[in-house]
Amino acid sequence: MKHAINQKPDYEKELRKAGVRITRPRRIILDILTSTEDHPDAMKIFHRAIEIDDSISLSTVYRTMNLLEEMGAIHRHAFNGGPSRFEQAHGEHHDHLIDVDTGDVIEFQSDKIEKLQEEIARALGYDIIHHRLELYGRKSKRPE
Amino acid sequence: MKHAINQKPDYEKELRKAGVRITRPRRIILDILTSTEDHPDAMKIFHRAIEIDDSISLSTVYRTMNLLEEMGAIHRHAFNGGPSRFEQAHGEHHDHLIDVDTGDVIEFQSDKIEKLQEEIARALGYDIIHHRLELYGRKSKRPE
DNA sequence: AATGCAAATGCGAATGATTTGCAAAAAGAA
DNA sequence: TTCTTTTTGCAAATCATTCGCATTTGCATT
Ligand SMILES: [Mn+2]
Ligand SMILES: [Mn+2]
Ligand SMILES: [Zn+2]
Ligand SMILES: [Zn+2]
Repeated sequence: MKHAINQKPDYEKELRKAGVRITRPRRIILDILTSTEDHPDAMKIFHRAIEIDDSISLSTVYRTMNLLEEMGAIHRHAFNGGPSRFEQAHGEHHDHLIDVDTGDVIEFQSDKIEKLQEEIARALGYDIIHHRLELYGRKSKRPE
Repeated sequence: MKHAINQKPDYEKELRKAGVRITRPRRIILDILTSTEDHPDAMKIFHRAIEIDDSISLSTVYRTMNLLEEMGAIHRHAFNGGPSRFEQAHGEHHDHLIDVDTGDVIEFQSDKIEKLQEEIARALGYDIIHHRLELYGRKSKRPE
């Protein structure tokens, strides 16, 4: 089990390839997404964006998140059933452990668990397209 | 890996124990929940309820789902980030495989994967309170 | 069975997150 | 620069869910 790492891909190229225009709002939103370690929701992205350009609208943030999600450039999460939260899709796949007390999100990756999921799906006659694994936990008292 | 089974618990007793009143809407909603195999959302529960008593309101469905969730009598899911869907909590714990083509929800249970989750959380210094594992897949062409 | 009171309900209005219609602005090809 | 198409900002709409409040109901007590 190892922690996930982040790398900075060339999103502008991806956008062009998808036949989509590179606009000022999109550039700003992509910068925010690539330069953060957390999992912000649309409102948080919006607030960070208007600090750079106060003419950006919340609608555009939502539209851009939908676009990037369809392109596969970002992932959408709904921890605790709250509003959608996003992160860039690049880097290795990982899952999340949410600290129920603090709200902290910890990323982890386990080949074992990924393989097990495949096995389970296959036993049921399915191929996995994607999956969602979220652990909700509390810091343990016991020694690690 | 085994499939989950359902049993019919005495909810009226649980309600009394929790100090809440047994009302007509609650009885009807509980009947719906205990007699279905699927994972209906509030609107679906509401429609099934008004067939039995057309004076039941959607608000009451929502309030009842919140009550039952707090009591631990039902579980709430948000497959695909859609509206909350519910199922009775009784029976063994299980996770879900969602057929991305048909929307079918298949239940499964794997001790291995549950154990692995515990291990992962423990390695990160956490105790799991609850978790969410959803596999999204498509029927495989390959022989099982 | 009738009474009293707190708890629950139905209704409609409010909320929060997200989407949409549309006219104006910007991107990019020519 | 001009032209065409996409994208944007804004406001209004939509969707799921919650809330306020007057009325009804459950149920413990006479
Ligand atoms: Mn992440
Ligand atoms: Mn289930
Ligand atoms: Zn995973
Ligand atoms: Zn599980």
